[in-house]
This record gives sequence, C-alpha cells and structure tokens, in this order.
Amino acid sequence: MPIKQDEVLLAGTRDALKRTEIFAGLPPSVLDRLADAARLHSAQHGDLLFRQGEEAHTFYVLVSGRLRLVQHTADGKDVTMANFVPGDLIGLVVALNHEPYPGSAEVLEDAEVLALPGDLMWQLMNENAQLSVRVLRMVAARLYEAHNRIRELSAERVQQRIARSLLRLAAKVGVKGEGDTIRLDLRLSRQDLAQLNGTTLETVSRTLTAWEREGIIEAGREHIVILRPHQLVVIAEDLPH
Amino acid sequence: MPIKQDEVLLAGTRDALKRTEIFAGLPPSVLDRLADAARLHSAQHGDLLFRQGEEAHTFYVLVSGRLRLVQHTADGKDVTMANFVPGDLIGLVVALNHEPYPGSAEVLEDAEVLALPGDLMWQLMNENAQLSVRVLRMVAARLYEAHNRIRELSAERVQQRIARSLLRLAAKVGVKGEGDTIRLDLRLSRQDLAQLNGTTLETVSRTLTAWEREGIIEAGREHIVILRPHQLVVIAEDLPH
DNA sequence: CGGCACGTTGAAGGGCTTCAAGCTCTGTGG
DNA sequence: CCACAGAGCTTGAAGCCCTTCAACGTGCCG
Repeated sequence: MPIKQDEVLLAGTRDALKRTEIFAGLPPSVLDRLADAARLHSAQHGDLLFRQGEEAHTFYVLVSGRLRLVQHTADGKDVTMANFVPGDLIGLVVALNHEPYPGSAEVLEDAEVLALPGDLMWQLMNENAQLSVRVLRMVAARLYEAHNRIRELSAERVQQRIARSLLRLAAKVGVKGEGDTIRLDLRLSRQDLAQLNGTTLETVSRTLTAWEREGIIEAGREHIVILRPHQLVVIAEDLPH
Repeated sequence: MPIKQDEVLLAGTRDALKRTEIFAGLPPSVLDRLADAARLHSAQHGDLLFRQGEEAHTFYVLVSGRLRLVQHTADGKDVTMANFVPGDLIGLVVALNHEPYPGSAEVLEDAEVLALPGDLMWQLMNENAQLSVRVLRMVAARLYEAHNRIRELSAERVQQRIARSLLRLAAKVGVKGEGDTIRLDLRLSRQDLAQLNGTTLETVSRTLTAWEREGIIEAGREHIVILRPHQLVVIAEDLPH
C-alpha cells in the first residue's frame, strides 16, 4: 500500500537510503535522486512484492521486516532461494534489464520496503562506477552463497543441510539468549525449512523432534531456539561423536 | 607455462581481449592497459590454473579450450560449480578483493588463457562504469544459473538433472550432426556428470545405459552424442509419455 | 468454539548410494 | 608389437535414507 509522500517522509526515505550499506557514503546528489524516486510501501505476512514471471521495472530495498525469494517449479513445489533482512536489495538486476522476476518475493514478517525504478538505478550506475562496484560486490556475495548451497545440496545429507540452514539463520537473524542459546527471530515453519533444504516437511519434523529429544534445540510452532549451537555444527560438518 | 612476450604476441593478446565479449568496444586506452598486463598461458588436460583456498591476485580469460570450476568438500567429494568456454572470465571477483579462490580451476581440454592482475581490473572498473556494469551482468548471469541449479537439486530427480545437464552442455559446446543429433564437444566422463549433478558415477552409468538402449543417446568413453534431444527434454521436464 | 494451518507419527516402499567384482578401452614402456 | 597397468565403465546385490501417503493431534485466530 503506497503512502503519500510529504517532506517528513521524504527525509525519512533519504535516511533509510543512507542507512543502507550499498548507498552509504554516496554523493548527496545521487542520494537525492534516489530519494525523490523512492516510494515507501508496507506489507504484511503472506503478501507478495512481486510474482515470478512478471516483467521487472522496480527493485526494492528492505527497510524493516523479513522477506524471502521463492521459485515455483513446474510441478508445484516451492524452493526458497534466499532470505532477506533489512538493508538487502531485492530484484535489482532483473529491474535493470526489464527481465521477468525469477521468483516471487514473499513477506515473512511485516515489512517496510522502498520501491525504486530500475531505469534510474541503471542510469546512476553508469554514471557512478563506485555504485556499480558495490552492487557487483553484493551480487558476488550472493553467488558465493548460492555456490555453497549447490555444494551442500550435491554432497550432504538432509540432516546436515537442515543443521546448516539453522546456523545460517542464526547468523542472520539470531538473538542471543541465556548461555549459548540463540533464538531465531523470524516465523519459520517446518515447510519453510523443507523448502530451504530441498526436502519434505515430514523429514524436517522428524529431524527437529529428534534434536529436541537430544536437547539441541527447542522447537515450537513456527519458532525455533538453538540451545547447543556447537552440537549443530558437529552435525552440519559430520564430525565424529 | 608463461610465454615470452613480444610485439606479435602483444598484438595477439589485444586481439584476444577485443574478441572477449566483456572487453569488446572498450576505449583503446583501457584495452592497451589490459593487454600490457596480460600474460598468455597454455595448459593441458588435468592442469589446475589455481587451487581452492589459494589467495587470488590473478583472474583469467579463457581464450581457447575448456575449463571447469570444482569445489572440494571436507569429506573428499568434488562438486563442479561451472563449466567455462572461450570468452568466460574465471576468478575475477575474488581477485578483485584478494580473497581465497572458492574452488580449483581444472583444465578439461587443452586451453589457452590470459592471466590478468585483479588490482588493475579493480582500478579500471572504478574508473569506467561501463566496464563495471558489464562485469555485473556476467556475475548476475552466473547467479541466475546457480539459482537454477539449486532449484533442480532441490526439487528434481537424478534422471531429470542428468538430462538437463546434457541439454545445457549441448547448448554450450554442442556440435550439430546428422538430423537432430548433437555431439558434445568436450571430454566428459561418468564421474564428471556425477559431479555436475550431485550423484554417483554408478547412477550416471546406469542412466546413460538405459537411455542408450532407448536410442536417446550414444554414450562412448568420455564422449556423448545426443540422438533425440527432444526426448531428453521430455525427461528433464518430467512430461508424460 | 469451530475451522484451518501447522505439526506429529506410522508404515510402506522406492530411488539412490554403497560396496564389490569384473570388464574394456587407451596409452605406454619393455 | 604386445603386454600390462590403470583409468574409465558396467553390472549386481544389499540396504538405507528419504519420500510419499495417510491419519491424527494441536494450537491459533476469527
């Protein structure tokens, strides 16, 4: 739902951009052009920012909340390609080229996003090499993550992969509790974990139940606390004992 | 093995750069600086351009031949992350940041490569936004491929994945023969196909044997001809009949 | 408080891995 | 030139990991 722009909001928009790592420290003129074009939207659990296959003209900066990028397969399965946290850019590269979005962007936790036109970004990147290089860095980091997942999906067992995704989520959205415990600060169903790891919700359920019995985690409805992170590392790395 | 630079070779180097899509049409001054710094190497089947974990200062432009990027897992398995054909850039992003190579670059077919310093490229990219944007496009294309593979590894059966990688290789290095037949123009063992698809060489062998019986392919030692490409598509897409 | 999404658990079975043995090419050195 | 070593490949057998189907809890929210 678009919100009417006024001067207060415009200032807020510029602030939000400045706080975004990829835009931090850019010349004020560049920030102004971005802020003028930006539109702030808010969205809630289950909403889609865009749908797989739609032609992209707009990309998004996540200001608050949680998003994920999901690809739908021909036979109806969903595969989660990435989880996003505030500061992340979503759908940038396809918006530059007006390509179809490669997946749907789904809101996990009530979110605020800035919508920005791909054409403007394209222009700014061609004028400002520093900006291009930063975007390159971001995309390269995602390629790196994607390669890691390919390696894991190719060579590891389901258990190891689930352990890894819990650890990765802990690094991204973990909140420390008593002792070594880490609470994952997002709604996360068995189905979500299955889509992240190329498995089924039943297998995830059995795995989490087993870990809960061993005191490694505490698994509630759409909510997980890691009690013994080190033990998860042992499982993820397939270490002895 | 480095080859002594002389004027003839330098001209050849500049030509090779110009023929590389990512450098084509850049200002001559930029091309000159790249050509001056480039060193031509040749390497043969089994050689490694670099090894996983080494700190990267150099990236490579593949001039002729075939390469692949392989990641080694902790427990000794190898996973092929990408196959490269002439014109591709290898190890660029890590060379820009002096990070460790994320995998080893292995020569599949006798190859010539240009070695270029990451620092120079970094400099040129910061001066020339057009160059940055092109590199971004290349990395984005690889991210797109990686996401496709993640989706396939997550949701598809081994048969489908093998069919897909044969079709992908056909698109990259396929040579048309009689009728619809396509010969894959690279050395490709059962083990190679297994590493591309997260499976074992035995499963690949059984699958190819079955397809050969059905007349879909002709499978020789490190050498495959696709006889009925459409039938492979049917398998890859899991279509009826 | 009823509906529905989320979650658990069991049972059956299949796809794929693993281990093992032996075959078939290819290149190489005696 | 041929034997032989080794890499590539095939095939069989056993079985496990995981999926699939099914039925039934459980907790949340309107």
